[in-house]
Amino acid sequence: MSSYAQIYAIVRRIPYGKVATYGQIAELANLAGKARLVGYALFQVASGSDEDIPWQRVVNARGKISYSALRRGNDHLQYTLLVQEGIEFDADGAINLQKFRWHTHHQPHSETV
DNA sequence: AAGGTGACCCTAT
DNA sequence: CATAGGGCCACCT
Repeated sequence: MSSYAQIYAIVRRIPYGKVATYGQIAELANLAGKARLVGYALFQVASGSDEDIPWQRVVNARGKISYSALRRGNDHLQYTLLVQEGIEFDADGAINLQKFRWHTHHQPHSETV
């Protein structure tokens, strides 16, 4: 099974109204420390896919959407979709991860929650 | 084959 | 808060 398939499988588990970080997805997919791969995998999904993957629910470790010209507007679409799910952004455009982060039962590292 | 790039992340300044 | 540097690895010249 490719790493990407594993990544997609994890992302599909993120529940409506919750978000996860790239690093978190990487850990759950047995790719700890390789968060860039998650971003790369999701880039391919958003840019032409029929797969049913809630890619919008993945943000960076600071709780922000990763904007990039390469995304051609998908980054702004991500913001819109998240707001529609009831996720709130503060004045700096950041999500309160303590409140909206997706928690799983088998995370290797416990974090200050 | 080798170097640059990027939906990342962490620590230090 | 912003910037910089190091680490990560698949993809594209």
